[in-house]
Amino acid sequence: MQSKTTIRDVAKAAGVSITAVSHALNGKGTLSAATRQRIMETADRLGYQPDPLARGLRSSPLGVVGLMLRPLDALGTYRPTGVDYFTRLIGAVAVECLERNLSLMLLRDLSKLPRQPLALALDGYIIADPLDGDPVVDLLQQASLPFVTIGRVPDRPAFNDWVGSRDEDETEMVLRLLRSKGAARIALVTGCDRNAWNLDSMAAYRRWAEGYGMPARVVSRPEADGTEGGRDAVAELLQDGELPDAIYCLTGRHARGMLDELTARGIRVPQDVQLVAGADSEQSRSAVPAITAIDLDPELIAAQAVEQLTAQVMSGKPAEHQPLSTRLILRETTLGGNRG
Amino acid sequence: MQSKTTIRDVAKAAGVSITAVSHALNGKGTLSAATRQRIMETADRLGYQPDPLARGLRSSPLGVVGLMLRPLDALGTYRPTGVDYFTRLIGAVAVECLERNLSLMLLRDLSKLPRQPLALALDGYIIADPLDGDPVVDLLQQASLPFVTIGRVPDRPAFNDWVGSRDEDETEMVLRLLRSKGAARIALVTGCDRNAWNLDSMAAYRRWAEGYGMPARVVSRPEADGTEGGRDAVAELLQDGELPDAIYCLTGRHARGMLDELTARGIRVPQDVQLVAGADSEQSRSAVPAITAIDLDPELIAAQAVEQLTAQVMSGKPAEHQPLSTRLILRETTLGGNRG
DNA sequence: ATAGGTGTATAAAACGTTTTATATGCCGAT
DNA sequence: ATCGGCATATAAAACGTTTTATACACCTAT
Repeated sequence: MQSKTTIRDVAKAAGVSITAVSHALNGKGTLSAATRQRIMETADRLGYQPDPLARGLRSSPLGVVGLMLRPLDALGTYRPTGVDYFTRLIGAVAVECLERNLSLMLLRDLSKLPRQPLALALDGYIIADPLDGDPVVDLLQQASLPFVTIGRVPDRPAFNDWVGSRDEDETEMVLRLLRSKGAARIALVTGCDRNAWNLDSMAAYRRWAEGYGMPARVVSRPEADGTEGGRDAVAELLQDGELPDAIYCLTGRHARGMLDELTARGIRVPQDVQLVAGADSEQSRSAVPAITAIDLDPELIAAQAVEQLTAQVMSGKPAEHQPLSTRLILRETTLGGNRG
Repeated sequence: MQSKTTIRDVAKAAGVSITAVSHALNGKGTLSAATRQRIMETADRLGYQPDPLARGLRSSPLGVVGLMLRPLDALGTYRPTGVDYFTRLIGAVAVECLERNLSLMLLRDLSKLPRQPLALALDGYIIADPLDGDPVVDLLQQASLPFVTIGRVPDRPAFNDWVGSRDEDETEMVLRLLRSKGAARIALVTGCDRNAWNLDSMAAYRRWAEGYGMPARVVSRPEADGTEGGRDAVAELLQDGELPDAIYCLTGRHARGMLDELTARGIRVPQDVQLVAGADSEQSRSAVPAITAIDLDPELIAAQAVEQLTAQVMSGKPAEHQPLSTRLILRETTLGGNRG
C-alpha cells in the first residue's frame, strides 16, 4: 500500500511535463511517438493509476443508479428473517442495470447524516415504498436528481413516475376472492409504515367494506414486530369481539405469526378463518398450512423500474405509469371451492 | 436541471469568501454565529449541494464495496433464466454491506474498457468465481485495492482471502453419495469457464476415479449454452459409449437440460441414471423429477465475504480462510435408500 | 531576411472543494 | 502609546487530473 504515484511523479521520472503525460496516456495532443512510448513505459514501471475522482471532477455522469429500500430503512435491520422480497428485488434491479451498462449502488436512508459521500452524484434513483412525506423524496427533488419509485408516493398524487401494482386493485382482488369463498366478515391487518401499500390498502378496504355493508375491522402492528406482531394482532382481534371469518394481512411476517397463533389457540385455518398474506415470502411458502399470498414479482417490478428510470434519464420526458397486474398464489389457508 | 450552484455562487450571494462558506457548512473554523446562520440560509435558498467528487479529491474513503460476478460477465447476459443464485447473492451481499453502514456497488467486467469511472476509487471488492489468470484480479492487485473472492483464485494457490466451500470436498461428497447409492460408473459434466469450480471439481473427480479404478468420463459444455448444452452433453455421453449410471453435473441449467433430454429418450431418472446438480436453482427445484443439488447458501457466503473484506480493509491483516461446509439437498433424481 | 507553417512540447487555467496560513480590527493589560 | 491576545474573516495552497492557450524551433516559400 505504497503512497499513490501521481501524474506528477510520472512526469518527473520521464523528464516531461504533466501535460505530456496526460496526453500520452489519453492518446491526445501532439507528442512524438518516441516520447509517447517513453512516457507509457515510465507510467507502467511506476504502476501509475489515474485517480478516478480527480478525473471525474471534470464533469461526465457516473453511470450509477442508486437504490434505496425505505421499508428496510424503517425496520432498523437490513436482513429481516424469512423475507426474501427485498433480496430478490435488489438482485433483479442490479441485473437490469448491468444489462444496460450501468452500475447499481445500494444505499441506506439518504436523509440520515452522515450521508454517503457519493449519494448526490449518482445519475438517478429507485426508491422502494416511499413514505408519506418522505424526506428522501424531498431531498432528491431538491437536488433535481431523476428518480422512480416502487409504489406510489403517498403525498404526491400527481407524481407519475412510479411502478408496481395499484394497491387498491390488489386489495379488492383479495377481498373479492375471500368473498367468493364464503367469507362475510373480513378483517384487515396492516403495518405501521406510512407508505402507499399500507395507506391505500386500508382506504380500499374501508370503501369496499362500506360498499358491502360489512363492518370494517382494521388492526395495525409495526412491521418491526415481525411474527410477534402477528400473534398480537390475533389477540387484539379476539378480545375485540367475534373472530372474523377471513383475514387479509399485508405484511408477510405478520401473517406467519397470525397463523401460528391461530393454530396454537385451536382455531382452524382455513376452516374457521381464512388467511391471505399481502406479500409472498419464504415464510408464507414454508408455513404449515402454506399461506395464500400475493406474488409481488420483484423481477418484473425491477425491470420496469430500471426501464422507466433510464427512459426518463435519457430523454428527460416523464414516462407513463404502466400499472402492473399482480397474481395471487392460492395455497392452503384459503378454501378450495367457490361458495359465492 | 439548472446548472450546478457551486460554493462560489453561495459565497458571492452571501457576500463572504468561499472559505467562510466551507467552514459554515462543515461546522469548522471561527465564524460568528450570525455569519454562519446567514451562510446556511443562503446555501439553502440556492439549493446548494457540495460536489462529492471534488470533496472526495481530498482523500477519505468512499464507503463503497464493489461486487463483480465473473460468471455473468463471461455469460454475455446478466439474467440467465432459471438461475437464482446470483440475484440471491447480490441481495445478500447488499444487505450485509448496509448492516455495516457501507454501500454496495455492482459493476460489470472491470477489465473491459470503457471502465466505470469510479471503479478504482472503491474501498474494496468482492469477486465471485474469478477465472484462471483473471485480468480483474491483476487489475485490483496492481491498484492495491483490497479484495475477497468467492471461490479460490485458480492461478494463485497462496492467496487466502477467499470464502466458500472447497470444491474438491464438494465433489468428493457427491461422488461418495452416488457410490453409496450403487453408482459404479459416474460421469462428470462441467462448464467451460476456467474458474476454480470447474477446474478443481474436475481435478478432484479424476483423482477419485483413479483411486477407485473407475474410468474417468468428463464432458464440458459452455455455460452460455444453458439447457441446450445439457441436452448436447447427453448426446455426447451416449455416442461415446455405454451410458454412465450416475452423472454429476456442475451447472444447474445443464443439469436441467440433461434431465429433459434423458427423459425424452426414455431413459429413467433415477432408476437408469442418477443425477446431481452442482448448484441448486429454480430449475432444479421445479424440474420433474426434482433434481438433487448442492445448496450453495448464498446468504452465508455473502455474510462471510463481507465480514472478511471489512476485517481486512479495517485492519489490513489478511484474515484466515474459513472453509464452509456445504449441504446436499436430496431430491428425486437420486435413489432413496443406501445400497452401498 | 521574413512571414507563415508545421511539429513538438509546456505553462497555466480550470474543475469544486478543504485546509492551512495569514490578515484585520478590537480589546484589555502593561 | 504599545503590545499581546482574541475573535472573526479571508487569501492562497492543495488535491490530481484534463484542457486550452501558448511557446519554441525548425523548415519552406516568398
